[in-house]
Amino acid sequence: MPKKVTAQVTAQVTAQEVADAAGVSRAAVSRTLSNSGYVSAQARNKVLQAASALGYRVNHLARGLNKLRSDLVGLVVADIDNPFRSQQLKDLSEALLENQYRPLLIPTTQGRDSSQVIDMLMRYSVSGVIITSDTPPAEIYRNCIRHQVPVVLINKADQHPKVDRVLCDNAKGIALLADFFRQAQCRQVAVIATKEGSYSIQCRERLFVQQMADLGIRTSVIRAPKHDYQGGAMAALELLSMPSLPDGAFCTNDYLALGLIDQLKDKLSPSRFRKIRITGFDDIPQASWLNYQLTTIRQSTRDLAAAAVDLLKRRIDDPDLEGQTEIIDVQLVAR
Amino acid sequence: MPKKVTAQVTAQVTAQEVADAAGVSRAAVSRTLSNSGYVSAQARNKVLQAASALGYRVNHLARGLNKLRSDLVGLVVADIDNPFRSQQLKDLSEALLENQYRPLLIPTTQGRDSSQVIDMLMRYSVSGVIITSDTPPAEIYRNCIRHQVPVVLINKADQHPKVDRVLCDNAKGIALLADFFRQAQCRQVAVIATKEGSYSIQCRERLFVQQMADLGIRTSVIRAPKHDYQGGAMAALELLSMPSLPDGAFCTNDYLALGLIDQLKDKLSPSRFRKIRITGFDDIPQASWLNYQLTTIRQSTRDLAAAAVDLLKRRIDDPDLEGQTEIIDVQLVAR
DNA sequence: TTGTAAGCGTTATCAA
DNA sequence: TTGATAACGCTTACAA
Repeated sequence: MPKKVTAQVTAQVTAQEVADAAGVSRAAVSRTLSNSGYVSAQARNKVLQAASALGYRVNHLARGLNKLRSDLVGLVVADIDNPFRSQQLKDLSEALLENQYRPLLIPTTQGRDSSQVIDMLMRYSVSGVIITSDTPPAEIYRNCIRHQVPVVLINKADQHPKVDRVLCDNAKGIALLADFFRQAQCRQVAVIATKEGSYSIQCRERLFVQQMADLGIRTSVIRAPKHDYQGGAMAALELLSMPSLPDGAFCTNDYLALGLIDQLKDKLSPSRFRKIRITGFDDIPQASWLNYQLTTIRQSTRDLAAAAVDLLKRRIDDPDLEGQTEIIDVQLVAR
Repeated sequence: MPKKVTAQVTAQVTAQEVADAAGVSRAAVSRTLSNSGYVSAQARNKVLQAASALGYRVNHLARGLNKLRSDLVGLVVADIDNPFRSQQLKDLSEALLENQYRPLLIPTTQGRDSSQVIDMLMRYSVSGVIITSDTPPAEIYRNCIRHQVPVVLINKADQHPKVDRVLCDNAKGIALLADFFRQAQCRQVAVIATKEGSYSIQCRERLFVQQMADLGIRTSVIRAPKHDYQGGAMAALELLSMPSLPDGAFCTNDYLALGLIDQLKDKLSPSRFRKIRITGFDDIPQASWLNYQLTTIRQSTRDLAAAAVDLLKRRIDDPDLEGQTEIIDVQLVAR
């Protein structure tokens, strides 16, 4: 009599116990709870009832082991503290949860060896990976692909036939900003970029300089050491030392703009400060703060997250899909 | 001939393959790689060599299934976008990684049913849970304890004989601030708290009011609708409508202070603004920005994270430990 | 439509 | 010190 009602110490309810309670086989329980295969309505009901009565929860470790794929999704993120990134992280993790995936958070720093990251991902048989990290993620996604793990890149230049990408519409955003500077009748606009820019930063700098040239507006590029508040503040000092003060400043992201604004306000009289039109990109929460009132380009991190998870899901269902690129719409927020 | 060298499709290397290559049993491989049980130096070396040659990685799903405990740790966080929280999240996830745990990120919102959270945690046999969420986490941690899952609470009031807590030293911080206002010879200090405060907010409000009373300084409490920038801005309006303008304002956290400052600067002349001493609590990055230069109390999120993970580790090793409370030191940052 | 049984990759037990 | 072997809890052919 192979009746094995091992009363677990951990009070962990197993599919077998549910099966026993419902008077069906363990297989029927599995079929019911994973919505696969044939189950009669009657059996189904009995299972569902027994399951909820016993407080049964599918063990995802076991399921993952069996299917060779867990529903964990690696979330490779750098610079978590950075207003734009933390927004993104929030929306991404929520989008994953809504789609029955679970975010396995992997913070990366410049220093950390990327092979460790790959290791972690593989050890958990993640069913996908979303990368927003700035560090060249090539090594990471190549390895993922070797292991048949779907990858989605967010705001990255890298192209690969088997990875999907989500990009915000930098071209449209820059066009809107260029038009803004044109309407404001600016003559000379400083472009605040960074020494080692991320894809977005570089792309925006290039597009902007080009468009301004088309409009016959002069630009001069200032490269801050880092793309954050301090970087913006330092760029401001450089801007102030220019032979003639520009009447416009385009910061390749909002974070830079905040530092720039504060530094300029600190060093210039209110009237001279007001003569400089400043814009950013991203529309982080701070851009709307009273002290900044920054004109910028909004890219919805929610849409971004939704698109990323959607692409991931599609590729999980069909791993042989061609790599797609989804462009997220942007709007001008004039303040 | 039970030779089973199933060349995996996914190129997933198994312990069996390593064992075969090393000419030992699967058990020996396991013992070597988990540092448990007896293995001769010779066998050990052969295993290690074969493992690295084949690129073997322990399957943590299988390990977790077997041990009834994964090395995943639930990170229950609310309000990810919020400068202080995202710092905390960053440091926590890094601390977990350093200790060979993996953060399973679980964002919570006021609305979300906490039973879903518990579900997720249980389904993955997490070996612990760290909660920083503001929503009353009682239901979550009670369930965790029922399932023998160690819990660490960060900056939460809740007491329970089996959960550990990490708290920042609010009492010391408030004492430092009280002294600051005394030295500045303030007569009337506004206290900016919130309607439904988190533990920290409430605790700070109470302590501060009490200490100021001891020093004979008048206080009046203003409750903002939310503890964020907007909340601070709204509190400022209320402050401005007071019969006599206070000469000090203590914000129960920095985030509120930023909104307060901006709103006051906007509505008051520079000279009148300067007459009000403003302080915050937490020392978020923005506190040091040029526009704010906020005097505040620094609590190190790194220390906090380190303490939390340490407590967790200890309790995982010995689940029957009494609940401990670790207090994190704070300093005054005068700006 | 159902149940049996064979894995999934580990670790733990126990006899050798 | 070693190596079978039995779990861990689930999914899924396959047979009934």
